[in-house]
Amino acid sequence: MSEKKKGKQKVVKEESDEEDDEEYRWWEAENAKGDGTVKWNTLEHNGVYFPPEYVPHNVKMKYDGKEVHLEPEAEEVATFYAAALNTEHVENPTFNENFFRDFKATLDNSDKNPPIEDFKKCDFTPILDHLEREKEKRKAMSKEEKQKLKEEKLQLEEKYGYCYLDGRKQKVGNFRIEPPSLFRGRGKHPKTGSLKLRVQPEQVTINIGKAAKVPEPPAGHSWNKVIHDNTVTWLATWKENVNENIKYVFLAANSTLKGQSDFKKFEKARELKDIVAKIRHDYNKDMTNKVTAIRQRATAMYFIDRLALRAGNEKKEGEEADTVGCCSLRFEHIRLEAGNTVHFDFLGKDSIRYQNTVTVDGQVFKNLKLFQRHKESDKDQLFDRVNTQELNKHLSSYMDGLTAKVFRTYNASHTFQEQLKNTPVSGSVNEKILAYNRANREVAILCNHQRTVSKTFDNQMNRIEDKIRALKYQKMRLKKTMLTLDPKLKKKRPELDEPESDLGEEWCEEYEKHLEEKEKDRLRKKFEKDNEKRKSEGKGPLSESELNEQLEEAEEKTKQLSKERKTGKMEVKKSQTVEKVEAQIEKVNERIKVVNLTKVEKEENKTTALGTSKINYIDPRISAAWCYKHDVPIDKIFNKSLRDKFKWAMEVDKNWKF
DNA sequence: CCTTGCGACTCAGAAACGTTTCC
DNA sequence: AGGAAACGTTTCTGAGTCGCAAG
Repeated sequence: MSEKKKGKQKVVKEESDEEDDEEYRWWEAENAKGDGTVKWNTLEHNGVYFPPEYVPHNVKMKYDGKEVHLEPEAEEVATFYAAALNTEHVENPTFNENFFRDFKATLDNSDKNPPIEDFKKCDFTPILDHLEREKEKRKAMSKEEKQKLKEEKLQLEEKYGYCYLDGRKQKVGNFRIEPPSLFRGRGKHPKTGSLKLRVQPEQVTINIGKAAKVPEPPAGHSWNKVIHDNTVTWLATWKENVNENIKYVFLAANSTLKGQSDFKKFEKARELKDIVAKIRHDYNKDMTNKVTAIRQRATAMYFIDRLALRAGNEKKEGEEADTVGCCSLRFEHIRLEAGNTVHFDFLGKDSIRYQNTVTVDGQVFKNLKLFQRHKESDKDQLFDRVNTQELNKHLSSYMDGLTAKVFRTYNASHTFQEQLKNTPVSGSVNEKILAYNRANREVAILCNHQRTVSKTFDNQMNRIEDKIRALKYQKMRLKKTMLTLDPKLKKKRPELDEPESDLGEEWCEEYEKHLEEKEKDRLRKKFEKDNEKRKSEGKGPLSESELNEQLEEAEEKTKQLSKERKTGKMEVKKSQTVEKVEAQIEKVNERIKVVNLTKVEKEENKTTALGTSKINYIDPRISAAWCYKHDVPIDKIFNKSLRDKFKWAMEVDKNWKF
């Protein structure tokens, strides 16, 4: 529990904004995976940042129609609730009950106010109005004011955002102590709406190198403890009051420490690759074991391996949302159907619904039926003789450090690498990226990474479709132009005479009208602007009739478009030739293709979140090798922070295999 | 020995924020 | 040209996993 070595420690240096000194290439060092216990030898940092004290606004809420005065402590809590008024939380009785219980506890009973006892009589809208006005004010701030705020933020990051670990500068992840708020659990969390209290320095433990200068707690305060434990990676910790969970300040994702454990994680998954066949063979054999516990374990392992389910630890009933993983599945979560079909329907991590219909091996199906025979209630555990500790203990007999979650990593990366084989070798960069994202999506679906559909999804989709139709409209006109230029083509190239799909008469008319309106708008604006200019030059305004003439022209143009569309006889400019128009069509075709690709991707991404698998499950070396092999710039698939996080993975050969 | 709770870490989606694109 | 919508990135913090020690 102490530092092995007392390295010389530098005083935390002034930031030199210049290029950082030599990048430390830990992955080239002797002991790239680290030895597992000692995480650092020296550690310097500036502690944590506490949110500013509450500043009362003195806007009064109403109780039973009358304004009430609240002491700052209560006002703050009322304000948290007011800020939630436009969210669905306030529709949730649990949220309201928990809030109201904690809110009442902050009220000063000696007050001259009437006692606040009935939640229904509370009216927080005056505070919400105030919050909205404040928001407006912030939006309307001058450039200078905004700049000032930005600089203050930067200064904070400068001070707390970095530490020195073994003398090397590293980014700190969450140096801000979490501000007080109303706890918002995911799903049906029994404690949602409870007051998460302000964290005091007296609750915070600092972990720092022995030789380093201990950061000052805020004036008038002291730290809970200062320790020097180099077997852990955190810089500070405290206990949160709602669930009594421990919170930590860790380093950022691009730090060497996190990079090393990422590397280790993927190497572990690659190790599994070599023995997965044996493990599969074994659990298939165990499917028919006489001992129920072993049969159950084999069946559970089948799910973990084939469906990438999470282990499924036990949860505290009544204190957390009711969610499950593999080992905690209950009979109510599966439905068996003839043909070895299993329907899964349960809430997983973050209360994300897992719905899947799978055709399983015959013996798996038989086992499930067998387990079912002994059930007394749907609420009973499917695998009542299996738990995660035991399952993981079994797994670790195959390989040091093998646990259920390694299967998720292994299967994700393996699936990804397999899916990438569908990359079109001679396709454009865009098409290759589409294939990459498709592979990514397969992994996200496997891991059930979901996101809520954006409110404007349908809107966005319609706009893309209109964009495609507009292009098709252009193409339709170009094709007609070709035929007008050379009527003989009608026979030679019958496709030129075919109507564009998805382009109804009605839509065309509307579109032509839309073009007309746009043009008219443009003309009116130009007219106004010209007049202003003339005025400033001391000239008289242009006559209205001039504008009206132009507007009429626009109307004429619409009629012309409509006529041309119906007769197929186009007015052709002298300079146009069949070849030129042909080239134009080609260009439009290209654009249609591109827009169609974005449409397809958007649709496929509607409820699937690609980020989590990209960040946590897919070995970045697969992506890097793919980029090199297919000549795709790496920044097309990894943004700045991902490139930074995955520095260690960027130097693989194009033939590297997971 | 098994069970339970704690501690430390990874993984998770939403919200906030900043930038680009579109009209 | 300028404001809104869309899009991409970052931040936030809750929710898991899993090892370990204590009972």
